[in-house]
Amino acid sequence: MNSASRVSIATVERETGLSKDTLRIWERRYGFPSPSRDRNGERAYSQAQLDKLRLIRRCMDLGLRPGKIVGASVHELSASIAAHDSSGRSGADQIDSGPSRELISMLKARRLVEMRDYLAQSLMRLGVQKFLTDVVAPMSAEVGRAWMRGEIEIHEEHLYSEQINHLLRHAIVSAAPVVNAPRILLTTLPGEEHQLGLLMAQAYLSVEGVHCISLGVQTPAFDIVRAASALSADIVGLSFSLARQPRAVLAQLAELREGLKPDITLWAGGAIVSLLRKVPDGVRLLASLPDITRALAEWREDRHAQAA
Amino acid sequence: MNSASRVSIATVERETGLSKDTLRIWERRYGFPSPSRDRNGERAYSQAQLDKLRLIRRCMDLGLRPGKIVGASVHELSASIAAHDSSGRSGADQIDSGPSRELISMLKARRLVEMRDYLAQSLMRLGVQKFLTDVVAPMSAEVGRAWMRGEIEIHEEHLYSEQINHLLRHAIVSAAPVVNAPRILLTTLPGEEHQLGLLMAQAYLSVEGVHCISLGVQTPAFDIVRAASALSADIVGLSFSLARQPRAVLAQLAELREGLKPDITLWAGGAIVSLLRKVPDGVRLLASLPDITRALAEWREDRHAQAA
DNA sequence: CAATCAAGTTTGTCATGGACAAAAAAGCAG
DNA sequence: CTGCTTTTTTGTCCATGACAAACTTGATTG
Repeated sequence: MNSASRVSIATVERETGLSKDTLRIWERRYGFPSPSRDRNGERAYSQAQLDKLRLIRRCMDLGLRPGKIVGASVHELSASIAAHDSSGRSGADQIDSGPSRELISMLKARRLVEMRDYLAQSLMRLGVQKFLTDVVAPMSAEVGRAWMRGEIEIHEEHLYSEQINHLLRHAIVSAAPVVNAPRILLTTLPGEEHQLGLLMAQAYLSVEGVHCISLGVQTPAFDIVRAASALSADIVGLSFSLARQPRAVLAQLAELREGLKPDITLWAGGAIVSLLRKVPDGVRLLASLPDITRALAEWREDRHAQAA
Repeated sequence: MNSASRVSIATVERETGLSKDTLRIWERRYGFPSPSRDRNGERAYSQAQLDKLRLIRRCMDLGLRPGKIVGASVHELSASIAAHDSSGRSGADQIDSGPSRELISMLKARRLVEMRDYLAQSLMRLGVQKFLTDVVAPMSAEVGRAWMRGEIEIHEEHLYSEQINHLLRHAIVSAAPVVNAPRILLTTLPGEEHQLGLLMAQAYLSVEGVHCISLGVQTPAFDIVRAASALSADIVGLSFSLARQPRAVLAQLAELREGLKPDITLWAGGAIVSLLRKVPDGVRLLASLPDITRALAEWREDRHAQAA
C-alpha cells in the first residue's frame, strides 16, 4: 500500500500488459515513458506514468496506434476514450449506470455481504436473463472501465468475478432434455482467458431450453472441431473479450470455420464483436446477450425449413 | 495441429513458464536447450526440447536447482520425479489411482458427457466430503502430474477445472445460519492463481455448518486484514498450490499473521503445506481436507474453553 | 467511384552480451 | 545442531541493432 510509489518494469508489464521490450522501445522511439532510475540503474516508473500507460493501453484497445497517442496528454487520451465511449453506447445502455456505480462502491468498500445480497436479490427479482442484461453486463463493463482508469485493483475485479461466478453457476440449471433441443458447445479460443462472458452466455442459454456444454477457456481450434463432432454439437459459441486484437479474432474465427463441418453453426459473442468491421463468412456475430435469443430463433427456423 | 514441430521462444515461454531471458541464459551457461534457428536466425525449439524443459520445470518445483539438472538426461529427470513422487505418497493415497486414470483417459478422449455423469454420480453417491477426498483430490493430483509429464495439454486441465468448478459451485449450499457458527474468510495471496483448492475447501466447509465467504484468488495481505475486520471473520483460510516456493509462502504467511488481529485464527492449506519444514507461529497447517474437520473441532473447543 | 495492388511506415519481437542483486549453498564459529 | 559470514548460483535488467509482419498511403484499373 504505502510502498515506494516508484515501480519496476516488471510491475508495469504485469499491470499494463505491455511487454518489457515494448516499454523500452517506446522510451527509445517516442521518449515516453522515460522513468527515473534507482541507484542500481534500473527503470523506476512513477504512479503517474503507470496511470498514463493504462490510458494508452485502453486507447490502443480502441484501435488507436501508439505512434499517434504516446505523445498525447492525459487529457487528450481521456477525451479519446470518452468520445469512443459515448459514440458506442446508445442512450438506453446508460440507464443502469446508477446501480452499477452503487455496486462498484460496495466492491471498493468491501461491503461484500451487502453486494452479494443485492446481486442475489436482483437475480430473484429479475430472472436470469434480465439480471444478466440489466445488472451483470453493465456492471462488468463498468468494472472493466474502472480498472482501466486505475480506480480499482485487479484483485477487486477478481472479487467481483468470484461473486458473479458463484451466483451464475448456481443459477445455471442442467437443461431439461427438451425434444430436438439444439446442442451448443461453448468455449473460448487460445489467448482468451476471460471466463465471465462465457459463463454469462451459458447462464443466458440455460433457460432457453438448449443442451449446453462448456469446455472452459482456451480450447485450441483443432480440439473444438474434435469436440463438436464427438458431442454432435449443432452450434459452437465463442466468447471474445475486449482484450483481444480484432485482427487476431477474425483470423482465428476463419481458421475454425474452415475446420468445422459446414452444417455446424458458429456464433461469436463478447465485447470485441461490435468493433469488427467485416463479418467473417459463415459466422454469426452476437453483439449483445438478447441477440442470443434472436439467433436461436433463426436457427430453429432454418432447421425447420430444411426439415420441411 | 500438424504445424511444424519447431516452436518459437515465445511459445516455449508460454508452455513452460520459463522466461525468454531465462531460456537464453541457460543456453549460454549450460548449453541447453540449444535450439536450431529458422531462416531468420530465431530460435526454433524441437518438441523433445520442450518436453525436457517441462520435466526440468517439474524438477525445479520439487526443489532441485537448474545447475544440477539442466545437464541431466530425460531418464534421470524422470527418475528424480518418480523418487519424489513415491517418497511423498503413502500407500493409502494410491488406492484411488484406478478411477483417476479412468477419468483422465475420459478427459483426453473428450468423453465429456461420460466424465460429467461419472463425477455427478460420484458426488451423489459419496456426498460432498467423501467426493472431495476420494475423487477430486486424487484426480487433481493426477491431472497435475499428467500435465507436468506433458501427457495432457493445458486446455485439457482447464476443461477438467471447468467441470469440477461447476459441480462444486452447484453443490455448495448457502450455509444455514447456525447459531454461533464460525465465520470463515477464504482466499489466496497474490501470486497464487489456482482457484480449485479454494473451491474444494469452500465446498468441504459448506456442509460443516459454518459461515463461509470467498474473496476469490490473489487478495493482497492488507486487503485480507481489512476484509477480516469488516466481515468480523473468526478464521481466515488460505490455499497454496504446489506452484509456489515454500520460502515465499512462509514469508507471506508471517506477514499476514502480523497484520491480523491475534484473536483471528489463521489456516493454511493446499499441496505445498506438506513440504514446509517449520510451522510459522500462529498458523494452523492443514495438510489434507479432513484436517479441516479436525481444525474446526479444535477451534470450537478453544472457543468453548475461552467462553467458560 | 470502389476496389486492388505496390511501395512506404510503423511497430513489436527477437538477438547479443554485459552487469548485478537476491537467493541458495557452503564454510565456519559457537 | 544453530546462527553467522562468504562464495556460488541464478534470474532479471540494460543497451543497441535488426527485421518481419501489420498497417497506411497512394497509384492504377475495372
